[in-house]
Amino acid sequence: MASNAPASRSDGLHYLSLRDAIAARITAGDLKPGDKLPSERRLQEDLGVARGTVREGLFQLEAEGVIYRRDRSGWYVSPPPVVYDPTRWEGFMSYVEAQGRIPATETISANAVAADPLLADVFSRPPGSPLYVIRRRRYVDGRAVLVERLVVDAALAPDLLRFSFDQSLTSILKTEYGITVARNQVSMQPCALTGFEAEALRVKSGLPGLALQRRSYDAQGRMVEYDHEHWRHDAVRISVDTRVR
Amino acid sequence: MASNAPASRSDGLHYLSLRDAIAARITAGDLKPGDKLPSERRLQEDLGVARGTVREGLFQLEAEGVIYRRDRSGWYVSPPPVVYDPTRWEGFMSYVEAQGRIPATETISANAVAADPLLADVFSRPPGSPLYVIRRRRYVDGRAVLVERLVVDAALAPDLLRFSFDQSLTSILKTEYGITVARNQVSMQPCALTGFEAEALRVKSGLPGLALQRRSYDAQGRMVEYDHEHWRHDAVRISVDTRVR
DNA sequence: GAGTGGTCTAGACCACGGG
DNA sequence: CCGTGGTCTAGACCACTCT
Repeated sequence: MASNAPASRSDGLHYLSLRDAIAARITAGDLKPGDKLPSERRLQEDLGVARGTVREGLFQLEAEGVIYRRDRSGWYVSPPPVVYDPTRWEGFMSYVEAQGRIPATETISANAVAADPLLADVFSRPPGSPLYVIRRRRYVDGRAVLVERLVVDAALAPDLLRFSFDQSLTSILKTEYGITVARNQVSMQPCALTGFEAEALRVKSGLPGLALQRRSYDAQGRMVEYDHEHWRHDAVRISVDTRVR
Repeated sequence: MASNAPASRSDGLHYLSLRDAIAARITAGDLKPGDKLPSERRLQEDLGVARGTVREGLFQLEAEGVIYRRDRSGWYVSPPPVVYDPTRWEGFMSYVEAQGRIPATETISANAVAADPLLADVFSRPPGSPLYVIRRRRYVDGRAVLVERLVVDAALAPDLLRFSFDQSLTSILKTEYGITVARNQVSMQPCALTGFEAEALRVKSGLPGLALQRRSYDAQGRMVEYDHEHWRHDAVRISVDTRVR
């Protein structure tokens, strides 16, 4: 029994022992962000437990954001999260860069659409009003961390689609249209990444994530951007600093 | 076969079929918040799959916040989350009540301590300064949804421990000490509930959660409260409304 | 004491990634 | 192609809850 009891405790729970053992190797610096873990079958042999038990321990670490998987490639140590302040309007590109990380953006699609009743209500426009819908995938250090769907009022930013959205939309709106944001309404909720989002982020459906919705208004109270973001749960930390109302 | 079709049928993946079947029963209103699901062995028989496969499907729904488990009792349909605006300083009790839910608070411990170097730094006091540390568990409709550790500067709220913390600390600080909060610094991150938090919330270690840290300052910029909260991930939705700086 | 979920075993085949 | 994780089976015993 418990032949070479690894590290932390007389748990008796094998999957938690595995969890602790790997967590210890990471905090000790033996395994660094980006490093690949031994394969499940390798760990199974080393520890003398069933593969299901190994996976149970790995799932724990995944839920903690300590490791992540690349489908059918292996398990890797997670890099640290980026800090995101949704009350600021500096875009993704600048705050990721400011944290010493390498941001990248990829446009999945960009279309002109007519407002459906829901979007019409959000934008306080009649149904059928012209809007732009942009879908993007964004990366930190080469890892896809979020997918977003942006909606912009075509009346405020006519002919927006002639620009490339692989850079900052923030600066396009500012320099090309003179639009700045005065107010943000942000809400967020832990979620599971499924369907389109899971596929776009190349994660297994059901992985925990963070769903974030942002409405940005200019000084006149006009809706500028309506944004839905789905983040990998291990890639972001939210920070907000505010005056109390 | 790209699979963002939510159709429960042709998946081939048994655990996703189970997921879809139960999700459908919930959205149809066949199963309502608080209802208990059939036992795992019952589902196993009904669907003719192995128990591990049943559990896989249940874990998906759990990650989505759709269902939750009570240890060794069964699986239940999750109630809707409460909305939390960390920029407001109305306490837990009032905003939960305002949403038509029943809040409750239970004090786990309340102690006077001397500031360790870390807390001394946070409070800008010399190490050893007197502080109060309060641990509480909070409920919505009878379900434990968060545990918190509050730290208050004893110099601002002398003799605080004579009060009961099973009600609102907010109102104690306001009515008894004339303290109001002018600024909040909040940060939050998806996490796994483990150890003390998992035990206090009576969830299995490793369940996803939301870790939230709040620093509250009064108009003079003095630290009033330093708070760490650990929420069940399915119990809360964060909403923030701010002017852009 | 009966029923529930929690843990674990020892296999198996499949689908996809990457050399 | 081989190695990887992804899915699945069919059992087992334990720890706890509930009544």
